[in-house]
Amino acid sequence: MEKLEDILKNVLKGNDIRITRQREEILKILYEAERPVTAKKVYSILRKKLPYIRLSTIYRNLNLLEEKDILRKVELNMDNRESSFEFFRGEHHHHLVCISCQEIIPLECPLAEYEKRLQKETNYTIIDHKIKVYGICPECRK
Amino acid sequence: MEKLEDILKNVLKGNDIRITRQREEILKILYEAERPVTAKKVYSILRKKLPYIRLSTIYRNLNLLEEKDILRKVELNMDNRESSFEFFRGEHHHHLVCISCQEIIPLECPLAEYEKRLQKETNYTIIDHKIKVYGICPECRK
DNA sequence: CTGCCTGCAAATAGTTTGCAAGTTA
DNA sequence: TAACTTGCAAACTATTTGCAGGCAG
Repeated sequence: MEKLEDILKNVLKGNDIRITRQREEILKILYEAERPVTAKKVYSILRKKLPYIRLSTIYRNLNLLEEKDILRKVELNMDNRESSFEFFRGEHHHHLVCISCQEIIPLECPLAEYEKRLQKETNYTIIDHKIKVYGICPECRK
Repeated sequence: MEKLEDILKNVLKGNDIRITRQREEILKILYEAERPVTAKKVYSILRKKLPYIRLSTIYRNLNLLEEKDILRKVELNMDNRESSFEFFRGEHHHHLVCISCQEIIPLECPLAEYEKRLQKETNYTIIDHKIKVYGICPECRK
């Protein structure tokens, strides 16, 4: 019956990352969101608790956590300016994004077989792929 | 037996776009590339012919041509900062990018069926999707 | 107490915008 | 000649970086 705070502390410790208040809070926001979140969004949430925090701190930590494979970076906007980050729970997946309200639905990957075929056909060593699907959610369609 | 210049002029006229030297040259570069090209790349090529051209002119025209569905905008870098544009020849397709030399191979879309299924499962109205596959080309693997 | 981390300010990269002068139809 | 386009400079947005003081281990 561990507290979330302790679980996340252990995630940090287990990756040789020093524990700071900022890191704990950033990671917690990502963990609880269960969806990709932008740096700016993290900033706006966190500023209420830690008024002196800066965007640079957010970015430094999001990048650090991504390097350690604790987070994944994804680009979801149609006009790819802003990145989002999501807590990485170990499974390769993709996203369906509502272009009206930005709601995000995770999708299982439909390309496992395709990748193998592609590797044969092109003779490339396939490393990774990304899929983004855009649509309008039932709520916004009304 | 039409000249390329005339073909491209007609593309512009047909879309109610005024013909300027800059537009003709930009479109020609995109047409002849047969692969996505960045604004910066267009700029560096075109500066040799039109030394006074500015990046802003390139961007304005790439965006205009995209709005008219003459070009498609795609984001191919793993770290999505820079956009590329490609001449749109009418077929929906995707890209396999070599993460070492940036060579690009167009891919047929493998998701036609999947999209329909997804629409039923999620009740979203599916609008579009993007796939990028990353790999290492045979040449770079050596 | 040593090195990593943060706040802060400034830089960077890609892209966009306002404006006056030049060009197209 | 009216409307649109361009060169030019400056602005803008997301993100990164250098530095000095502060905090974690």
